[in-house]
Amino acid sequence: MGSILTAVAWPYANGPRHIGHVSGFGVPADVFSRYQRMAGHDVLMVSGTDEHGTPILVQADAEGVPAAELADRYNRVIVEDLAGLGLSYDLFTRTTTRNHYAVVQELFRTVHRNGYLVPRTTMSAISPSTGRTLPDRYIEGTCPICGYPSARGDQCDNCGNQLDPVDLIDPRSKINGEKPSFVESEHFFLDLPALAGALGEWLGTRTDWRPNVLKFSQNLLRDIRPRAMTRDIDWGIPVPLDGWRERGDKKLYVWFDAVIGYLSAAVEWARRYGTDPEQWRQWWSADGSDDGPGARQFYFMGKDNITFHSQIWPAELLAYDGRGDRGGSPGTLGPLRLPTEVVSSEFLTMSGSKFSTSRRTVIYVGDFLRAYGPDALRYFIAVAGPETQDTDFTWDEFVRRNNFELANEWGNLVNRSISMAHRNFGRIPDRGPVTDADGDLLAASAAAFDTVGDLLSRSRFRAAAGEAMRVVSLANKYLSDEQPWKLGDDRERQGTVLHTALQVVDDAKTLLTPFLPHAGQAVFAALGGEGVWAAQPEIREVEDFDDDVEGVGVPPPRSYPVLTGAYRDEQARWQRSDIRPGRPLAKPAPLFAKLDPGLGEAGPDWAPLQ
RNA sequence: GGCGGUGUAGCUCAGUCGGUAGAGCAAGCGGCUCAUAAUCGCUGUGUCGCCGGUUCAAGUCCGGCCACCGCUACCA
Repeated sequence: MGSILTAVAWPYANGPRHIGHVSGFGVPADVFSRYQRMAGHDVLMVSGTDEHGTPILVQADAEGVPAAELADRYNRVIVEDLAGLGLSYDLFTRTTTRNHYAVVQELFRTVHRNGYLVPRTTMSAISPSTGRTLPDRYIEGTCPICGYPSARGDQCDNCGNQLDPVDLIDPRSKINGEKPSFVESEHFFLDLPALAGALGEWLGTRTDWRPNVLKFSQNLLRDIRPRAMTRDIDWGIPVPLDGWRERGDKKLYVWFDAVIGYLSAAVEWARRYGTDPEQWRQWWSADGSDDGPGARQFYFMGKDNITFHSQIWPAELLAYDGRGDRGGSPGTLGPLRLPTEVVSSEFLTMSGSKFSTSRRTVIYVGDFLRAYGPDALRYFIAVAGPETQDTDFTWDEFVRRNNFELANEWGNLVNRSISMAHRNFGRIPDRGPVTDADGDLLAASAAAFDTVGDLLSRSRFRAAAGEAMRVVSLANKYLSDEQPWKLGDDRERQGTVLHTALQVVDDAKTLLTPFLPHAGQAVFAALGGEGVWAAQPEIREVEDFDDDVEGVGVPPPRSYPVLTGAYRDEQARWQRSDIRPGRPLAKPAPLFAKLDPGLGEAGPDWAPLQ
C-alpha cells in the first residue's frame, strides 16, 4: 500500500484532441491508475488543459474571439472527450484558474529568491501591427546558410541548421506576412547549469525507466543551458516581482506554467475533495527520499514532452527546494518530491505518417467515441499502442482487434458461458468435485493476477493485455475440451464445468478492467454483481477560488467544468472474487458489437482513407 | 549538423543475463456445434538489412556500411 501520483500530460486547448494524443498520455495513465487503485494504492490522478501561449492566441485571432473564450470552448470539448473515454482523473482542471496562478507565483517567488532565476537581455521579434512577440517558429525567411526560401526562424527544414530569426534574410511573419521588427527584451532564465549537478544525481538513481527515455534524458544533461522562463506576450500568468507584475506584455513562459499544474491540481483537488485542504502533501511533500517509502510519482506523456518532465520540471523542484549549487531553502509549500518515473510513449502514426490536421489524416477522439465507444479504442491503444516505438494506426487493424479479439474471443466467451449456465441452471451453478482440468484452469487464472499486475505496475501495457487475454484463450479451450453442452445427464459435472468457466470469466473481467472498465462493469452486472464495479469520471461545474494573485490581466473567478469521480467507492479489487452459486443469471447481451469489415478498407466517412 | 530508433516467417511484431529462431493474423486441413458463423486442434527451414570483429557459441556484444523513421526544445 502506498500513495501514487499519476501525473498526466496537459492537453493543449487550441482544438479538439486526436487519438494520437490520448494514446500518448490519457489511456496509458488511466490503465496504470485503475490497476494501482485496484491493487490497494492511494492514487491521485491529475491533469488539465494547458491554455496559455502563442498557439492559443494565434488560433483565437484567426477565429476573431478572445483567447479566454477559445480556451473555454476547447477546455469543455476536451473534458467531454476524456470523460467519454472513461479516464479516471481525480481532478482534471485547467491552467487558467486562480488556484493555479497562485501556486505558480509561489514557486516563481521562491525559485527567484533562491537565486535560480537570472535576468538576461535577448533580441525578440515583434509584429508591428499587433505589437505582439512573434515566436521563432512563426517567422520564416530565406536561410542564410543554404538559401532555402522557407526556413523557419528556429531551424531550416532544408539544411537542418538551427537558426536565429535575426539572421534570416527577408524575414516575414507566417501569420500575416509582415516584416517583424527586432527589439531588445529582458527575461528571466532558469539557471539550469546551477542545477545540473543535482539533476544528474537524481537521474543517476533512476533505473526502472524505459531505456529510451532514460538515455534521452541523460543526453539532455550534456548540453544544458539556461532557459527563458518569461516571454513577451499578453496572455499568461503575471511575473510576481516588482516592476514586472503590472506589465501586461510580460508573462511566464509555459516552462514555468503548465508543468506546475501537477502540483497546483493536487492542491485544488485537496481543497475541493480532500479530507482536508492540506491533503495534497500526501503525494508531494518530500520525506528525505524522492521515491522511497512515501509517495511515488509517475508522469505520462508523449516523447516530445520528455524534456519538460525529466529536466525542466525536476530542475524547478530542486530550485524550489534549494538543492542546487546556489543553495537556498523551500518556500511556504515546504520541500517537494521529485518524479519517480517518467513514462513516455512514442507516437501513433496514421498510415505511416504523423497525424496532421492540414492533410486531414486525423482522427478526433470525439468522433471516434461516438462511432465505436470507449473500450474498443482503449483496448487498441493498450495492446497495439506506441509503447516503445512509433506504431501505425490502421482501420484494418482496428477492426481486426475489435472483431476477433474483443468480440469473438472475449465477448463470446462471456456470452457462451453465461448463456449455457442460464439455460441449464438459471443461476450460477454449484461446484462439485474438481478435476485436473478444472484445477489447472483455475490455477492459471489465479496466477495471472501476479503476472499481469507486475507488468502493469511496470507500465508494460501491451504485454499485460496479452497475458490477460491468454486467460480468455485458456477458458475457450477449456470449454471446447469439457463440452458442457453434452453433459445434460450429469448435472453435477455440468454444473462444475460451468461454475469453473464462470469463475474464470469473472477473473478475466477483473484482469481486463484496467483496459476495459465499461465492459468490466457489464460483466460484473451480468454475473449478478450490484453497484459500481469500475467507477467512471463525472463532469462537475465548479466555482474558481478567489485566491490572491499578483499582477494584471488575471481572470476573475468563474465557473468551469472539472472531471472527478468516486473511485474510492468502486468495488474493483485486484484479486479473485469467488462467484456465488445461486445468483440468478439472465440471458446476456453481446458485450462488443462487431464492425463491418469494409471499415477496414475504406475508413469511416468522417475520416476516409486518402 | 546533433541525438535516438527501426530493419526477424506473406502481414504485424516478441526475442530478458549471448547457447542450435518464437507469437498473433492470414492460408490449408480436421474437430465441435454451447455461443455474436463464434470456438478448439494440427500445419511455420525465414541469408534474423549488409560487411567485418570478439567468442567454443551472436538475432543478442564491438566496429563499419546501407535503407527507412523520429526528435532537435509548445503539434503527445
